[in-house]
Amino acid sequence: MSSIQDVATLANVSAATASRALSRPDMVAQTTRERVLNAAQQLGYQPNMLARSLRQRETRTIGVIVTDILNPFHAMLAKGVQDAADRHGYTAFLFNTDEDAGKERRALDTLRGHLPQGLIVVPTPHTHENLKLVPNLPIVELDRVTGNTGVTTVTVDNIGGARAATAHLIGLGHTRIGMIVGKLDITTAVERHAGFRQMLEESGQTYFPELVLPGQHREKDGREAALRLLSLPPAVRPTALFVGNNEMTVGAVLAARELGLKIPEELSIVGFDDSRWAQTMTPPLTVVAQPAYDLGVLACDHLVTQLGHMQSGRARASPARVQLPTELILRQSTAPPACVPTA
Amino acid sequence: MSSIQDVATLANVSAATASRALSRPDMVAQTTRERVLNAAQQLGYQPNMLARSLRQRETRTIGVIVTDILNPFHAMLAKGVQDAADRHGYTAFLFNTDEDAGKERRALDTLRGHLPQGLIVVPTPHTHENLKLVPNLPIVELDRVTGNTGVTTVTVDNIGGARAATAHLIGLGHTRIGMIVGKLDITTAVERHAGFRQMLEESGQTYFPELVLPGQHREKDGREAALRLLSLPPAVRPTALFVGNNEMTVGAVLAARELGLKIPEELSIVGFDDSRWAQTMTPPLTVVAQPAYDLGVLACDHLVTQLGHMQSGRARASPARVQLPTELILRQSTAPPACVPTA
DNA sequence: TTGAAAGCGCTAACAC
DNA sequence: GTGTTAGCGCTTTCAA
Repeated sequence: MSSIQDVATLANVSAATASRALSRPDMVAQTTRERVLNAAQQLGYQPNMLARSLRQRETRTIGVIVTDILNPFHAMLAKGVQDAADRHGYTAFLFNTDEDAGKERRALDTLRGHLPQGLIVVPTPHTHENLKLVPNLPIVELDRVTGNTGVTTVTVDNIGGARAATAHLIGLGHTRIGMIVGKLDITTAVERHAGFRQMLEESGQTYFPELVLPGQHREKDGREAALRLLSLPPAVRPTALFVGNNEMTVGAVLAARELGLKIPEELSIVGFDDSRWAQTMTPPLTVVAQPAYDLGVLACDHLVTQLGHMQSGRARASPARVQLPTELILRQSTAPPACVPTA
Repeated sequence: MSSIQDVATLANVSAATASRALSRPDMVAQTTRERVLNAAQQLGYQPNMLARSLRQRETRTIGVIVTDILNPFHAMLAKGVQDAADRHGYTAFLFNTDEDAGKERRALDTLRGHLPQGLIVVPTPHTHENLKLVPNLPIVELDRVTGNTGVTTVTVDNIGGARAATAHLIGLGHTRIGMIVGKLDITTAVERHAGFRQMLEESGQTYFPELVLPGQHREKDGREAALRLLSLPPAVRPTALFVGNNEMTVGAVLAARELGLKIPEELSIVGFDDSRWAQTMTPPLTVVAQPAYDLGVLACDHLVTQLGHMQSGRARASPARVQLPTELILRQSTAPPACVPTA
């Protein structure tokens, strides 16, 4: 690995001049610049970021913490962030926590040692506490929200999405609609539940608490919850299910299959978050789709903007609250209930 | 951010001693050590990796380059690598290239600036060339292979997997078996194709070149290829399809649906690489499953071992050729052909 | 067992 | 326009 000193020597200039020629071309004479550039090229010179960052006290690096990289939604978030970071000349360090407080803490510590200039995080219930490990770090919360004030958040309109899904089911004539909701310590779950309930009540429908079951976001939780709901006596069994995330939706569909319930004839299902899986299963699922890639991009754009403000010494911009709309995609997993109850 | 100097001052020792107390506890008096540890804790001291790496000329960092983080197979590889790296005390930098030579080059340049000690890469056809950007970097090739000698490779037994899939179809009585293969500039595609052909010929079956169509690994390529194969006149149309990767398998299934072909009654399909999607679609797909997570872990383990050898000055270990078995998972997308041709 | 000093590669301040 | 010098935070000689 050749250093800038090597380049300088080869170009017959001092290291300082070589440095300038490479990073501030206009501070250097035309001919000198050319000689340095040549030398650099010839040696395949690549600046040592460790040294540069150490000196400049800025790494042009951001951290990204996601809770489940195997979930296509999160993979898409991460990709959006990384693409955007790249465009802005930043490098993104990606960490995965599996929703685990300890892993998150370790990720933050590792990150801290590398002096990222900002952090984009999909928060868990522990994040609020864990973030004390990285004081003064500009943060953008992505997809979910901790309640931290002074932090930019980039989320989706979960309430609106849930309302749309619920309205759709109501419009089809369902009166006993169940919901499988995530753990209520996560804001997306809370909001989706709220939207569901709101829409039921605004439409003059009854909200049946016993038809709302929480899960831990995993497929098996979705399956178990669905199994319980769908095993209720026919008179009270829900004829439609709104499921709060993509993983649990898989489980709910599997449960319906196990019980031999035909979708959508005997059971309508709406999932939250679209996926390849939702599109290609039989029948294709009606879902509330989220612009995952754009969420990632926006989170990064906002973070970078904020970093720019800080650097140029301007007052810290007030934290943004970005919210993107969802889209209800009608496919074939929803239909009017088999036997419409007498009105 | 407090520095080691702050810790030292607080503990009434020199920076050197503080450093030793933290990284070489046994070189320091018991009581001194305790004072330093206390001070560090009190200040929430976290060593600055940039400075440390610069000084030690070793970053305890590895690069990971994957071609499509949105592909669950690659996400799983990445996760395996990251988990293993973490266990070994290394930090993994993940990059995504979308199979694009330019992105790969940029990723390598960025990586180089951060001085990783090794690289795990899922190679593309350009990788061989691009790797010249990082001379002397220990490399492990993952999933695919460039033909670089002197490089450790961690792959799956693609030939064996393809043979098993083909044997299964032959065993069911299929005599016109088509294959949708990836671009033949990628070793996995070449090997899967070879296994397919081998098994046909060993079984005394005819290998029909016109039933083998290449694709670019994407869903739409799979769909188009399948559309062409399945639109052949009934007499020559394949009754079974072996598809070379997971994305293209999705496309093939969609094509069959578009043409109204029932799976498995009118068309058997075997995919390469399992996925959630393959498990939950109707019918669930018979696939050649790959131990993606383990591949990632092994790649990292081997890389780290190699790094250890280098550091301890031992002769560089000869490059390993790790190959993991695949597993044919029988589900419901394969069945005997509708009308068995007279033998 | 500890401290002083040097230096990893780079760039910014300050000469000239 | 260019060179000299200093120093980012850390670890590692080398002395004491």
